[in-house]
Amino acid sequence: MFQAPRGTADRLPAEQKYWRYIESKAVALAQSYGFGRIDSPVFEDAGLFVRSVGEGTDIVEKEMYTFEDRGGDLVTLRPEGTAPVCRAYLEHGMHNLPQPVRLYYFCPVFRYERPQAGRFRQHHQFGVEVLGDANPAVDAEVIELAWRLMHSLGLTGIRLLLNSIGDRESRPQHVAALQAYYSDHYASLCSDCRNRLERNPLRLLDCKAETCRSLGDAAPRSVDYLDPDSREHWDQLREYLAALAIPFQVDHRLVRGLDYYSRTVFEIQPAVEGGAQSTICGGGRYDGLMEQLGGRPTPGIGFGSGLERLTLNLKRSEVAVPEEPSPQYLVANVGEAARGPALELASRIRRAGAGAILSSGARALRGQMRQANALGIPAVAILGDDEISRGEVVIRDMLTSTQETLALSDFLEKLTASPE
RNA sequence: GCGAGCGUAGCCAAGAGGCCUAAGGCGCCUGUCUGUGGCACAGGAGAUCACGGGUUCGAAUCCCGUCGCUCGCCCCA
Repeated sequence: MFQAPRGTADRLPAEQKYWRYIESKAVALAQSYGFGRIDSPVFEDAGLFVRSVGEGTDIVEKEMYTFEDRGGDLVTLRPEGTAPVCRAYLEHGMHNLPQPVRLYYFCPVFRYERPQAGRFRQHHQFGVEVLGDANPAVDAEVIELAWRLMHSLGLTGIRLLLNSIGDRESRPQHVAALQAYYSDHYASLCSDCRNRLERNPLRLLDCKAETCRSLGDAAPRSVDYLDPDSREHWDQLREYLAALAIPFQVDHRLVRGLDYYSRTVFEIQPAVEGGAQSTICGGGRYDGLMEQLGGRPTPGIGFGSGLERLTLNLKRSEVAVPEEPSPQYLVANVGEAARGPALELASRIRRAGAGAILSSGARALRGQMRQANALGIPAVAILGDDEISRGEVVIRDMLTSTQETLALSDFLEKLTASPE
């Protein structure tokens, strides 16, 4: 037997209501901020991601699905959402549109990872990007959108973590300061951190080991290395967020794994954490990215949010999610002769706008009623030889257990008059 | 990529070397109820016990490998 590839999953009908729910909330919210939808290809030139995400990052080093196609082009299954949007901005000359350009997307994302709860090889993201405006008010707007999305979904008790990691000039200074600081405390570092010290010093801030943690509290902070403009940006952003009454926690340990981030970075996490994969939304500013991709300097900021993780949290916090709409009628039919008329009646009900399931007439009426009950269908239309010969139909209300016999024409007229 | 746990029908699950041609529950189908659901009762279908190899007279049960899931590391949504 075949099974779905590791780290991928089928999304069965029972799961769909969560996705529709998230999509409808996200779309409504994004539209209210003036965002337009963009869909980009599932695969891109491999160079796009190497250039944007960064050569030394885990994503590029060991997680990309990259392959040569039959024509010899090196292509990569999209490992994140921002770079393709920036590519599209440049390719279509969107700098000629009124700035900033606001785009949102839903897309599958591919990373060759070891699957776990909340972590897959194919997952799906909702994301937004604002391109062409460096003002911290835009940061505040984007963060507000993310924050409100979580709340409109019914996810409460979440926390917003915020940091500023400076720009390409200030970051190396911060890293150097970190290395100096941790070198002084080398003896009390855990073995992992001793290794990280050279390779990825920012990661030491994240270490869960007790001693490293307390060291992290006093470690050099990126916000103390900001250039004056970034400093100003940082101060204003916090003011704006306060004015919007969005509670945030400054987290000096928050560093993100994609190279293109500058200045603002943020994450949203559920308060009750289940496992390590708890971030449900992450993003930040990337003012240098467009240049990296060969465009003129264009600031940008955005976030991505994982639909699988959002769904996981909706279930964990038992949010009531609306059911998918189901048909109003089941058309039961008794006897071979009723099959044709039943097929026709079901079709007419649908054209009247109500939705109908044609029951399997191979079953006894009893079985067809059971089917209606099991499917939660509120009304059954019953057609048998008697009804057909008289041009009638029995309509049974499954909720009140009452039924009436109507002329077929009257029933259809009523339907059209009051479509659900 | 590294470390750990787990894997019995669609789902939950008993079982710990022969009593397993694998219990029970949910769900599905049928009947009791000749054209009327939910409840109850009865019956039925559905499992090469994840896959492959090994040990043994004998393996769902022990060993090894593979695959998958879960947890931690790493990283991220």
